Amino acid sequence: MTAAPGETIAGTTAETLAAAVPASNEAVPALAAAPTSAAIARVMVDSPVPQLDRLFDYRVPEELRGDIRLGVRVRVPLRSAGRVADGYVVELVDQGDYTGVLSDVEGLVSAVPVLAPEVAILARRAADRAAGSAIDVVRVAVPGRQARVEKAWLAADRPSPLPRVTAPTISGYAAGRIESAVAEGARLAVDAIPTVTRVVALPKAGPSAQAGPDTELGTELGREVWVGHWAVTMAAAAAGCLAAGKSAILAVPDYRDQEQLTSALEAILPAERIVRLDARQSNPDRYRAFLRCLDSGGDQSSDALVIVGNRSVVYAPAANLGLIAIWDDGDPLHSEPLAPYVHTRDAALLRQEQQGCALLFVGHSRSTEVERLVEVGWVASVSPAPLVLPKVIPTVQQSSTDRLAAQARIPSSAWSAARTALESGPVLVQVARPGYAPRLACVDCGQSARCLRCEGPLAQKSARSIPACAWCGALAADWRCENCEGTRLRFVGTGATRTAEDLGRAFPGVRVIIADGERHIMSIGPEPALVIATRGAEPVAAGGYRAILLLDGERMVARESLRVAEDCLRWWSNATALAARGAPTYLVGVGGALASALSTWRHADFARAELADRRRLRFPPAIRVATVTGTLEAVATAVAAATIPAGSIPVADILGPVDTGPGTVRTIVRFDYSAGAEIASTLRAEIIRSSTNRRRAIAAKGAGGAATPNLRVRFDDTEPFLE
DNA sequence: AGCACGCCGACT
DNA sequence: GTCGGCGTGCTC
Repeated sequence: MTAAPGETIAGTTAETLAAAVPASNEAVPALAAAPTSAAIARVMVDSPVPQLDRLFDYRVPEELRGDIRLGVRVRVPLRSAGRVADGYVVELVDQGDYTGVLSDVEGLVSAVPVLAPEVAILARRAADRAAGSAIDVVRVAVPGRQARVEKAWLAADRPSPLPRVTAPTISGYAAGRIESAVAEGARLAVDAIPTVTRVVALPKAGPSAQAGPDTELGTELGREVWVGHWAVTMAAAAAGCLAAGKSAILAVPDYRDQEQLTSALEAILPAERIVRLDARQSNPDRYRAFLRCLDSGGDQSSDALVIVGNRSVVYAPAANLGLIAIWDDGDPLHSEPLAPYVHTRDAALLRQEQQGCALLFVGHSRSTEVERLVEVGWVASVSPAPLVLPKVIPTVQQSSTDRLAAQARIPSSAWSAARTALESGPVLVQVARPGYAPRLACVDCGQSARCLRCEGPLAQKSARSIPACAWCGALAADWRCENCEGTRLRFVGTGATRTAEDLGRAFPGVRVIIADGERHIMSIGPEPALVIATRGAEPVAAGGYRAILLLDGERMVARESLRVAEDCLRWWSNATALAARGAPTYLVGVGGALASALSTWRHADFARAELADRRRLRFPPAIRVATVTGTLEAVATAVAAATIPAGSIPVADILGPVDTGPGTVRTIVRFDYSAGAEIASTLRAEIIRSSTNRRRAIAAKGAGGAATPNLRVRFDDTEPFLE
């Protein structure tokens, strides 16, 4: 089965825009580009106002002809608004289609062409799909200018070709399967191999920066690091891409994944070939890295780079792009919190189509979104060959005979496995929550304790600390129960710190390590230790953990979200993959489909069943949704406009409206993927229309202060769907 | 956003 | 007679 990409995936067509700019993968050398002789610059204006989300034509004055290139930042007048705005030159033409009198480009902000043509197209398409502004996407894509960094970059000479790249073979899959997919620009969902691997990350490249992962040379000069096998797979795929002269973009959800991936890359690639581009960098570092990416845009295939970073890295400039690979696309960190909320996965799908590069979704578990793409035939599924199955043992909670085991909520079978494993190496215990006691309650009446100031829940960070509010941080020193006037508190639930304390007592003499959101521990050695980690914060152990205990499963499953099952399986799978070969993982207190999905390691089957459920309920991602919020009137008009189909088949249904505040409502529109483009453009038109009327609404609401638009639209947000 | 254009009440 | 109220519309 083949899906029509425009309808099934992107929901937009970019033909009109694509025709106006250089074709995809055509060389757009950063500095080699000839300055324009063109008379007219078409500019994307940097303004949050939706009605300015289109190109404006400006005359290029003679004195700027030598500087204005495609992608440079300029200052342009908006005369009717009586001000100058920043913008990007997106097209250069001799003849514009605007018939009125043109203003002049007022000045050049910088000579660096920061908005690569392929990124401008991508921003437009991504914005169209999300009923948002292209400039909002560009703000995510292009880091802020740093004048000093830019000056250094412009002054630097970049003559010598980068060191050569030799790609290692990708092991653990059918021979050549992933390599050929990368070469052909195919789209794959790759089941990662659930083990850890040792790599030798080379230090800053010497003249002979070319060594395999296990060479003696590497061992002597390099740093030995254990990483998830997925990182080695992704790095090897990227190296293959580079060897073929094309750049690769690798997107990971967070810094700990990035650390592993970088180590895997450093083991097989010269340092000059690797660019890190992520949100944790300082502004100058980030801009410096971004400018390095621009250097890879030349027609010199020897300039190809691998660009590693978090979600916004999918927009990195890379004209000769051969691969986008996304690790763990189900992680919520891949979801962009800034308008128009374009998910990394969706941006990558659009970019893959646009530039014809390969696209890999690599993960231990499978998101329902990727499963849908597999089912419609847009993405092919690849599993390890031979299969690698971790040893997972689900244990329904049972009262342990051992008092200490019971205290630590651990069934006896898991308890004795942990005891044995601790003789030879580290044991991982995954818990749901950080701190000591995540909640507190009144001893006398049992009601959960609330902050006297803000009504937030009270929690305790360590055994001896004073209880404090989880929301406002206020110490609850003089707490008194609102219900019964009681003054004594008791613990409810167990956090990582308390689990660590309990286990430390049970295994005297064993080193206990806590890893959570505050205590960042990336990796640990092979020595025996009890590692208590909150989900997602598990360090990688050298050689893998000798046993893994997944506690608090019941609590995790109880979370209210459409994605609970998917999320739990993802958390557990990612931890399970840190086990040594053959080492047991105990899933405590959870049975049923989730437990069997983890123990059989049949993630595709689980995702298929999950997606089938969503299809039955018409929940995302089986269908798409648009959350429309704003004033009653604006929402009603917009929803009506969006759901009257131009054709005759009703493709959308409506949930709501529900009140979300004084005079504001929320309505959810559900529709098939095939209706996405039309609904997005209709809603976009409504946003623009209502934006011109906004003063009326604000005046009606009185001096509210915050300038809330009276219509907001967000696509594919699953938050409102609770089961 | 910000500014100009435009059509109705109390002022020198 | 007109100064200015802010509703409406536009920004190349």
